[in-house]
This record gives sequence, structure tokens and C-alpha cells, in this order.
Amino acid sequence: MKDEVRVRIAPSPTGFFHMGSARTALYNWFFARHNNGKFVLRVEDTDVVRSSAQMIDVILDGLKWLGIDWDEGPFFQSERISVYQKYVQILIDKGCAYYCYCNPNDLEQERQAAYKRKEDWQYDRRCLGLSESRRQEKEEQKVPRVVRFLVPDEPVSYCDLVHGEIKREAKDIEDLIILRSNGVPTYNLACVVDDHEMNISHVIRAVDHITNTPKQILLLNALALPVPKYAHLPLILGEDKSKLSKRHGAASLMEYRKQGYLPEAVLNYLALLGWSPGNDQEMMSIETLIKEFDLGRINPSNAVFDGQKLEWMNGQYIYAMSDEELCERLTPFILEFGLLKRDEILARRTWLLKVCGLIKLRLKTFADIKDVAGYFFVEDFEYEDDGVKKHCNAETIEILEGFLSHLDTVKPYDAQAIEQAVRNYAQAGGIKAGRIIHPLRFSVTGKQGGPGLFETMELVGKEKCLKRMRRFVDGFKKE
RNA sequence: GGCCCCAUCGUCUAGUGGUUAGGACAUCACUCUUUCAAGGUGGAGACACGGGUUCGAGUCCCGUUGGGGCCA
Repeated sequence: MKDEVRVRIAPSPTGFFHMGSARTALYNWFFARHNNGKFVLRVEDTDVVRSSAQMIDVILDGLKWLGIDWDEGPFFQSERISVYQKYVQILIDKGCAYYCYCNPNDLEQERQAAYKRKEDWQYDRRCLGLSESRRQEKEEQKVPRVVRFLVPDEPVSYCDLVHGEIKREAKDIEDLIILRSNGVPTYNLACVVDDHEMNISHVIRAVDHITNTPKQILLLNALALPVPKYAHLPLILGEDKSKLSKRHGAASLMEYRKQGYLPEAVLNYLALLGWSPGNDQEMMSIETLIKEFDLGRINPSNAVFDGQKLEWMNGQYIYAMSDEELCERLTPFILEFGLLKRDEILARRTWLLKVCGLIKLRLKTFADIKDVAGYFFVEDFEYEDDGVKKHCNAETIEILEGFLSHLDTVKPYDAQAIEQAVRNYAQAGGIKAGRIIHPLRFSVTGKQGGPGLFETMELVGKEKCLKRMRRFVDGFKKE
């Protein structure tokens, strides 16, 4: 299986699942599934002081939520330190790496000073030429040492699957540290070793890492290891055009779950952020996405995350759902908002299904249920300010009050009968139906808009409708 | 500061030398409706700039500008 496609994602456990990581995972996963390859999960936790199981779970939960499954792993870099050290030793033995005893603070100061003078700064290999006696001296003094890679004096180039030919001159690459003084490898070394040991065929990652790629290729060459193919994905930007980060509200995947977004909608949206099938298709199933996905169609330019479009797409997915499914998936939100208790959800299932059918079109996210349809469940809903201005006047109150007794006699209490009663009342009073309909809706729901009024009133129930109307009328009279 | 990446409507994008520059979100108008949405119809809205190459450039090359990223 030499030609087998093997890809990976290598997130570091930072405690939250970044939207960009989600997309990188998604593209890798699409690519693996499209090619019947393997998708490997690797956790880059060497840099993290204390990467708790909880932080790892954030990553696993995020992937599971999106429906992304992995074939191997998770592997943890923190458990593989000795493996990296072995490779570092090989490089030292081959003369491709050397010990450096320089004080990091000193170097950092030099670097800062150079930046202030608006000059570039690179490590000048001063430890490479250290005499054996000087070296012994440092060793005896137990001066902390790192291992640096001796960058060969030759240009590097490779063909990026998204960006095409990428070239870099040797002089622009510093002798990078590959092993820290505490024995922990740096990103580039660990990454190269793992990608090799895990037989990764395609490295698909964000463009942040494009500057690391030449370094990694050099490392691979020095180790006489094969070079994988690379594809660098564009960045996801916030509204301000800077890289999406924690300070942008949109950065956290799980935040969208909390807000009532569907994983399939998020996945669909993310798939289209930086990639397109080449036609006008937008609403795409996972199967289609996998079938159509092609690295060659990735747009190399960065993309701004558009929350409005995601919201629209989410609404489309909700509308396409059956009442049963909506009811199912709405349940956690109904419970969280205290709209119903668990036993009530079961007991009133038929009723709840009808409510779902009625509000489906108006829900952009599940969390919208509270604002959009709270009045179906609770009595302490808010009355919209504009509506109060419009409907709280003697005239409409009189109309409403007059209708109370009519509504009371409606039997059976269903949409059809309610409508009949309303229209009869309007006709008898010589007024347009709208004159009663609008204030009626407002008194019963607190809103000026919503699903069909008669269906709404049926589902709210006769007693509650009467109660709310009376409350509304009495409230006006008190003023 | 050095290096790297990028550049089509406000946003996501289609476009691979000849198009009235297409679609989606958002926006505006109209329509439908008991209302709000949704839907339908229509409008406004883009090839950053300057040089080349070519009979002909959004498309190829160079430069400028702008944006972004990386520099344990």
C-alpha cells in the first residue's frame, strides 16, 4: 500500500476548538475519505505545560460533533519524546546538527535590538565553531544547551498543491533549534518525525506553516527521509481581516453548538469557505462533499468568516428537517431554557410536534426558540415595545374586550373555528378582520409577527389565550 | 525589520486569452400573506493600480500598492 493516502491533523490542546482547526480537519477528512485513505489524529502537546484530559476532550468532542471520524490515534507527542531525541541524535551524528550553549535571553535581546534598528537578525552560528575545550568547559559548567539544525547552503523548493512552486534561499533560513534545553523537541522536528513515522502522504495544514515547510524539507533531506506532498490552506479571517482568533466571537466551534447551530450546516459552510465545487452548488450533503472534494480547487486567498451566511444556511437546514427530527434536536434547548420539563416533552409530544411545524421556518438556530416561540410555553414573555405603542389604545382594547366572550364560546377550539369566530365578530362589528387580528396576536403572543394566528391560538390553548387577552385588557385599563 | 503568502461585488465564490463578468449571503424595491418570516420577481453592487506579452487580457509576465502570515 505504498500509494495509500494518509493524512493527519495535529491540533494542540489549547482548551478550545478553533474554527480554523475544524476546517483543516474537515479538508483532511474529505481528502482521506475521497481517496479511501486514512485519517490520523495526533495531539501536539509538547508545548503545553499541562495538557489535561479535559483539553484533549475538547478536540475529540469537536470532531465527533461534526461527524468527523479518525482511523488512527489520537497519538500524543508528549509520549514520544524519546523518539524525537533519537532522530536528533542521528542528525548530530551526521554532522547536520550541533549543540548551542547561547543564553536565550541574550539572543533575544540581540534580536530585539536588531529589530529596533530595523535590521534583520539571524543566529550567527557562533556555537558551531566552538573548540572542543570550550565545549567541555560549558558542559562542565552545566550551561543549558539546545540542539540546532545546521541549515545546508542550498535553496529549497517544492510544489505546493494549493500555491504551486514555493522557493526559499538558504540564507533566509536560520539554524533552527530542534531540541530545547529541557530535551523537548520543537515543532518542526517533532512534526517531521511524526509525519514520517505515521507514513503521512499529504500534509494539509493552514498557510501559517508555509514558512516552516522549507525547514521541514531540509530536515527530511538531512534524515534521508521521503518528502510528503504539501497543501497549505488559506486562513480564516475575522471581520477585521485579521486571523480568526479567540477575540473574534466566531472562533470557537463549540460556541456554535451552544448557540444552536447544526453540525451539518457548520460543516457545509466551512467546506465552502476556501473551496468550491466549481459550480453554483451550495447546499451539499457530506456524501457529495466527499465525492466532489478536490485539493486543486482550493482558493489560495484568505477568507473572511461570514456569520450571516452560516446563519442563513443553518436556517435552511432547520427548515428541511422533519417535525420529528426538529423536535428531537430542539429538546436540549427546550430543557435549557426551562420551556418544558423532560416529562412534559414526552407527555405533550403531539402538541410539541405541531409547534415545531409551525415555527420551523422562523428558526435560524435552535436557540432562537426562546425568542421566536417562547409564548407557546410560558406566560412571562415580553411584549414588543413597538406593538405596545400600536395596540394599546382605547379603540383596540375595546375590540379585544368585545371578542373575549366570543372566543370563550368557540367549540371545538381549533384554528378553523377560531378563524370563523374572528371573522364573524369583525363582520358583525363592521370592521376589517385585520383590526381584530393584529391586536389579538399581540395580546396573545407579545409579538407583531409570527406563524398563522389561528393555528398559533389553537396551540396556545383556549384558557391561556383568554387569560392573556384579559391580562392585556386589564393592563391597559389600569393605566 | 527580514522572509513568505494573497488580491473578482460589502462577504463567500464561478471564471483557466474572446462572457452582457455568473451564483450565494447581506442590502433595496415589488409580490404573496391576517402579521413576521420564508418564497417568487427585479435592482444596485466587483476584476486594486501601472507597465508589458497578445489581434485580444479578470485570466500570462513584471512592478507598485494594499491586506495577511511567520520569525523556538
